[in-house]
Amino acid sequence: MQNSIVEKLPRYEQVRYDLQQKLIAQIWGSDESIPNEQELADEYQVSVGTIRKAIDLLVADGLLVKQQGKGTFVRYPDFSSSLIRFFRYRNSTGKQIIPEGVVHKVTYLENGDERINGVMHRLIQAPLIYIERTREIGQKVLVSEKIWLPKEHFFQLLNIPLSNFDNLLYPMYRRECGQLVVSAKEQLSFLTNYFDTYLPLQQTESAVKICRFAYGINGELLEYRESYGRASEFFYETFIH
Amino acid sequence: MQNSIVEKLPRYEQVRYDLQQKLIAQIWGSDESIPNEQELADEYQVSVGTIRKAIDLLVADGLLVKQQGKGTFVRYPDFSSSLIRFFRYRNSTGKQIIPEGVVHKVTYLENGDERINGVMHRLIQAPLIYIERTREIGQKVLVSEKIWLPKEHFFQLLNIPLSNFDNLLYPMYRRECGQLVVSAKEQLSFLTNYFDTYLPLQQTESAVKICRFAYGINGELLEYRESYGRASEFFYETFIH
DNA sequence: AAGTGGTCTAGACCACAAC
DNA sequence: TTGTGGTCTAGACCACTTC
Repeated sequence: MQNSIVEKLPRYEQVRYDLQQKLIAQIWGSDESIPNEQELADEYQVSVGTIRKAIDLLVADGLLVKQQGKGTFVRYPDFSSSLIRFFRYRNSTGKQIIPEGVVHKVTYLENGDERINGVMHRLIQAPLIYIERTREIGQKVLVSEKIWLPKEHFFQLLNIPLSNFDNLLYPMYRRECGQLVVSAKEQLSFLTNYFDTYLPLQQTESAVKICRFAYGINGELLEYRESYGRASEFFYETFIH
Repeated sequence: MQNSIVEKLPRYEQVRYDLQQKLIAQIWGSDESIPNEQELADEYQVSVGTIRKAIDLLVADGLLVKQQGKGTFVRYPDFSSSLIRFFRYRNSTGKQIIPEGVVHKVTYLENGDERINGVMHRLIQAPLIYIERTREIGQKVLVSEKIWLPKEHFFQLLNIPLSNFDNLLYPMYRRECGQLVVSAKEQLSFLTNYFDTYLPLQQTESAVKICRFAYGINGELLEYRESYGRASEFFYETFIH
């Protein structure tokens, strides 16, 4: 709270910021209730209304959920609206299947990558970690992913054996590296003549390319990811407003 | 306010609903200031805080904007995030060009259309208005659109000559039919072998199909629209969270 | 100086959940 | 019954805009 950065901000923004820091530091576990509004009001020496406003902001951010009569709970974002979840796959009974994430390669690019550091707005030679990953159903590759991470935030991943990588990466980022992804930008385009080691396409087959920029709680870019899949298998739904 | 539908709702929801109705009825013009918070509090016989909460909801909905020191203003949604605005077209200098909407046909389907009434969850034979429209740059067709509207809400359009249709349809819906579109759902998929009278594609060319369901302020379905464009010209960007 | 929205308080009472 | 968040009030003072 005594941070000079936040000194001129409204009290509810200061409270919000402090609660946010505690959420990153995992003071409270997932799906665990945080202190009630009166306790927080006493702790921060503000009125309950001010606490409510701070909490409402974090709820709007998807970091907290409120349940009347029970309490306010931690809820880390799940990216359920991510485009890459929209590749349609169903089993023989018509049910949607959730693909398995498989990490094939994790390497350290000491001198970075010019193109990638460019799109990430970093210094050309800034070191990167590079990951190749697929999403599969059975043995069939649904999506091929190339992932680049700033080495300074994710060096811990280099010591983890491939077989120990989780199905989902974002919870791993948080657990192993203390990096919490809370928002992202995704760009979708359509490619012809795409070749990928992991994703065999017919000569005439088209691909969907999704570029994702994933951001941390303070808006810093944590990850750049390119995902490729079959255009014919893609179906995307979005809500405007 | 004395509407039975809203009797059990919180005061701020009742106020919100009433203000919403006034916005639809165009009590205040676009970009005109609505009464200040104290005046509204007096009018509705609630405290200023309750008025603020109602207004904040309408701001979150994109129907109002607040400006400190000036007032609160009407701001009808503009659908700037619509997928179909993401067909990439640039002129020779690299600037993005805004396509022109051209209405080619407006017809009355007295007995509806089985497939369309199905996806719109209406009775199979419910009457529809059908519109064919393109979005063009110069003489080049960028997007071909098929639009279906419930006849009961849009019959006024049948009396308007094609040449009098505006570049944008939603402001027309509001002006001519009193129907305000505030939200939408869009579904994107890729097609091969698509044929369209207005959009000539090469034999091997792929198309993007966007199905839009547009909703009114009370959540009722006002429009179903299918838009088709060239896959190679499509670029979509979205923000998650 | 006057008017607007922005922040903040210190309470009251209600509705829901758990024991 | 107790504790939680949900609603609502009636003010105070601040910050920005306009005149």
